[in-house]
Amino acid sequence: MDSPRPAKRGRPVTITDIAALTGVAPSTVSRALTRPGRVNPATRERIEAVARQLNYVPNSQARALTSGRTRTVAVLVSGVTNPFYFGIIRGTQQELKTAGYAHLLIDVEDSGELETQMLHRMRQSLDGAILAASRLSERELIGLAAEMPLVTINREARGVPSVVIDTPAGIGQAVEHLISLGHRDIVYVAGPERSWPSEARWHAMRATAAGHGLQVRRVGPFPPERPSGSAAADAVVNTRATACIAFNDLLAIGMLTRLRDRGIRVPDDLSVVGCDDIFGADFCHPPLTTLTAPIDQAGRVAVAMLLSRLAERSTPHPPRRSVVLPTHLTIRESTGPVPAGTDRP
Amino acid sequence: MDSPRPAKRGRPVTITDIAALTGVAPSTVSRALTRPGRVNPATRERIEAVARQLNYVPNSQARALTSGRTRTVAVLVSGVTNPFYFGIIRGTQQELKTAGYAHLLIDVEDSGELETQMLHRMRQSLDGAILAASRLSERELIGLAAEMPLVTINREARGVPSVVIDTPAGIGQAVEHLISLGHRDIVYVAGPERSWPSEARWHAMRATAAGHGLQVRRVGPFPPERPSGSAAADAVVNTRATACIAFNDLLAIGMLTRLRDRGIRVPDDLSVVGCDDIFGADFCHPPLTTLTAPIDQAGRVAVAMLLSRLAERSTPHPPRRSVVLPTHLTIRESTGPVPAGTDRP
DNA sequence: AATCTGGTGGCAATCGTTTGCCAACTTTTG
DNA sequence: CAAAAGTTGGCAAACGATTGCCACCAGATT
Repeated sequence: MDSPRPAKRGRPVTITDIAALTGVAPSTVSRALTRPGRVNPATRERIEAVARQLNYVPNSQARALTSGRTRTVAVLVSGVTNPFYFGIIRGTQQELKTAGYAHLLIDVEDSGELETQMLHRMRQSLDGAILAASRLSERELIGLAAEMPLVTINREARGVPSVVIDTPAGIGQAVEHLISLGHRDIVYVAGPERSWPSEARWHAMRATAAGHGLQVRRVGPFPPERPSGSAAADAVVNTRATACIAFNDLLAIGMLTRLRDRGIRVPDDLSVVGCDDIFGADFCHPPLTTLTAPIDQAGRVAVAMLLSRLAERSTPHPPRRSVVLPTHLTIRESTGPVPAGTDRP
Repeated sequence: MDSPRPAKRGRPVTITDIAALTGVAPSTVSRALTRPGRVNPATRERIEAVARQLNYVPNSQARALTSGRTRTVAVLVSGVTNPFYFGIIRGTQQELKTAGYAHLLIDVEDSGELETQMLHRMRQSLDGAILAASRLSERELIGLAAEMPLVTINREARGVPSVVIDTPAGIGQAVEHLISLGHRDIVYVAGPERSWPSEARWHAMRATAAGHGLQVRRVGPFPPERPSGSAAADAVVNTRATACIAFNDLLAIGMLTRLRDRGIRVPDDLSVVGCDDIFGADFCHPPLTTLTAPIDQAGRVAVAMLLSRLAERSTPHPPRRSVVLPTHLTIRESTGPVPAGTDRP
């Protein structure tokens, strides 16, 4: 028995090499490695020993070619710049790694076109995809879901499994928090025009306010980026409202900077509420009252749903269609009592 | 001529389908699509038309099987939690996307073992890898680089191409900035023990200080996370130094919180300098004086180097070995004059 | 003793693409 | 006009694994 090198250099080890060294057919090696129980335990033992010795790594391309499964999942985000997606990336990464899947990151830059194009291009290289913040229309989304296993995050479409963070419910709490502080004039700082979550938040806000006999106004839409916070801040100030709820923390933090520059004190002159509780929301100035969202968890759950869907491909009972994750209001220092002397309408 | 469906559903279109419809052999289709000039322009035209009509997407697994190239690059980061890596991820993502490469994200969680294991496992599925903040020993790194094309970020090893952000040079500026403010007692808040950049920063700091006839001290090591900032802050306060330079912004921001809780004013009682200028460094309280690093650019350059290396596989002249990216000191509000009445040693 | 059964292992086709080699044909060259 | 050179397209063998089908052999069943 000559000592086989660990094959550090040169052509990688294949099942044929193992077969030759073990004295069996390649097919047997394949079965020994992937279908335990299908071969004699003794033979399997030998094969596994040789495989270990040769430092064998199965070629996933070849595997994918016959099996059709790639053990790869794509995660689509719309802008790696947005810290919100850090959470998504982290959550999905964790869950995929422990399941032994590869994590393909795709930034679709807010473009629905890029989104479909990319997914279509990669269709055969993926076992499925997680769509965080899709800009696709319901129709497109459903069409895509028919082509490949999909799970969306913060986006609902008929028949497409989804994980949604229930920020709208939290918005209710936030509105009541502001009302309890005496605010009567609250404005919503809207996110991107075609954003599903932004609309959902607006509706929730209006509904809650209406329940208290209040009307709310709205400014925007604004791109959910920090620089837009300046414009947003100015717009809010212009409404003479005493409090606002921003589509997300990024926007809210941007507003904070601008308000400070303009000498408008938060929360003394204006209360600001954010959404998501991203990295930074707790150490900005003042620390932001916000709706804390379980972002990482959303990523993890989405992956779990996708993988269970893949596993139960043939199983009769279909996996859970949709999951809603709760949020909670985290009160920090950017909200306070309504300024004295404010007109009561 | 019957109208071929766009193959939305069912078996994906293959070159054989195209060949049948065009009346040529599959090999010709392959050549028409990948080796322009190798087939008659007229034939190619027809083939391309049919391919377009059928919405053909080449199967990358099959392609990889023969060609050996996967058009996939892995990006290894050590902790998606750290905003520093957001920049790396963003930069690499951009550059890879425009080059038509897939971006495989791997979080190795500060574990050198996971790092080698993952890379070895995926070796055959990757054209190369970007190692951001490798925890590997020089020996391991060189060994790995022999197995596959590699580019490191902020890590140097003999013969391994790298992109390093020249924070050490910036440290020199930072030290001089502090000295010019009257500080004589400056302490370094060290990052993880085996971190290459942390050591480099410490050396630079010591060297510059020595050039001014000053000695510097050091506390730590600390994990580069926000919570560790508390311990770091306490340690620094305990040294009675008037200024400190932290391994990175995350740590510095964590310190800021703790210092505030303890009633120690920044910069009145203590000046704090960070490194990297991550998201949040400009809106924390007080805004952080820090060494602004071109993080995104580092990611982009690393990818560019890797890809050029791949392209020039056979070309005689080897690509640039290594790139150093400059940093600059961004002065905000966390540094100020030395407190009055400080003992001059 | 003849048949059945279950456990093992091999053969060969297959997945979709690339590519070396050759044949047929056209064009250029001497 | 023949030979050489250049184009163009097809055949078939890879690439590395999976899998349906069959053969063989032992032990159990009748």
